[in-house]
Amino acid sequence: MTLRERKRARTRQAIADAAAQLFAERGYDGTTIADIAARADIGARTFFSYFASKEDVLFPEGDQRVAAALAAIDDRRPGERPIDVLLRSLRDVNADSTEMVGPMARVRLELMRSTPAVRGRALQLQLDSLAVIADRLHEAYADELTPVEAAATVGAFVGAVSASLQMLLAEEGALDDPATLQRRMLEATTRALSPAPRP
Amino acid sequence: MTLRERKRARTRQAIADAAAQLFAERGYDGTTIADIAARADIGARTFFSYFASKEDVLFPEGDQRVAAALAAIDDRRPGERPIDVLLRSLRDVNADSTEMVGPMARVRLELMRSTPAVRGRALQLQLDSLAVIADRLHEAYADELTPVEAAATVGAFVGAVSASLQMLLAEEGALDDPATLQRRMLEATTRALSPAPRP
DNA sequence: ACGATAATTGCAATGAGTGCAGAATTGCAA
DNA sequence: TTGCAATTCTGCACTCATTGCAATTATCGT
Repeated sequence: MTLRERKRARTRQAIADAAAQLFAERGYDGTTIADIAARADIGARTFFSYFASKEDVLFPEGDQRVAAALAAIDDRRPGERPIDVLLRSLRDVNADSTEMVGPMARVRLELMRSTPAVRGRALQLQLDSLAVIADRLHEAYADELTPVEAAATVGAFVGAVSASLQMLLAEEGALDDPATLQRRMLEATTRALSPAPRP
Repeated sequence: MTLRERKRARTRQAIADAAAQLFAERGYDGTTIADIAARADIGARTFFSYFASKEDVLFPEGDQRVAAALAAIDDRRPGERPIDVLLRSLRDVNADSTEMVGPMARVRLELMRSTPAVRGRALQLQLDSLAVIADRLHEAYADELTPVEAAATVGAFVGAVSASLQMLLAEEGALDDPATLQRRMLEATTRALSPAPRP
């Protein structure tokens, strides 16, 4: 890795850290790009050569759940239903998750609850991920699922995950016990997607 | 209805119409609030006493699918599973839908595809609707579903609907045949949410 | 017709985001 | 090491959404 790349990565991290601190201190709306740039010790204009928007600074890394879903699809077992593959990926990622740990993640979850702009951006990213996963699912189950059905399946999965997460996060102090949070999310999601058969 | 109210409704409609025209002509980003206000013949400042933001002008009416879902929950039959209640609401609303008709709706769907800001806002509204429906579903099935499970169920439903819709809308000329579009969406959604039982 | 209430509007200000041009840095080859 | 090319950084000026404020105007209820 060249000096240029190292430096760039360091600056990117510095901006993300500065933003996380400031958002925690003064809230999202109470923090300006100028504030972030000042604390990261860069020109305000430079911020936009690292992140396209103020919301984006909250999502500096790709979503590891996407990677987990893709991996789960590739590792599918014979006869395993599409929806079960996706549910398995959720168990896998929960096992060693850093998704909800770290100061940035904490602030992000809090802001998703409180700030519409952040929630909107998160949903947007989610939708983009969804398309990627649906593509892969359709390839894997080309005989059984049309592209639209693959999208619907992934949509159901992602929708169930985020809706239950939303609900759980609305509870006060939910962030204090990430393990329980994830377990409850997994249970609700599984149950919603594997309903009891019709009587 | 008083003169005041009538006038207000008329102005609101004028703004929405002006916006729909302009968005169609020049695109979303190419249209400013000032443009809209000018065509609707109001002061630019006044726009914001009718709509909170530029995105909101695209969603002037409430989502009738929400109403349909609530009605379906209230009309549930004994033994009907929660997910089937929601699927039934989809069939009901498709029967007499005006959701995808009219110039505004057409423009809205096109902009949802092309403009991130609009898509984000649509998702945001969807999430809000989701909470309302989940509440009602939990009340109706208080014995069987926890609030989190109700949210997960509705999330799966809404996610499947919008993901399949997204995929269908990506096809060129999809908007030319709303009836087929809705039928295909219903089929994919139903299949995603009622998977074949495990072998 | 008259004071109370609500709506409209212009003005000024804040803050996000963008294009541009010049200065500073880094990479690479002679 | 030196010098040129590619890449980054930064300030400046500009557009636009959005908001607070205060003056003005329209509508309401009596």
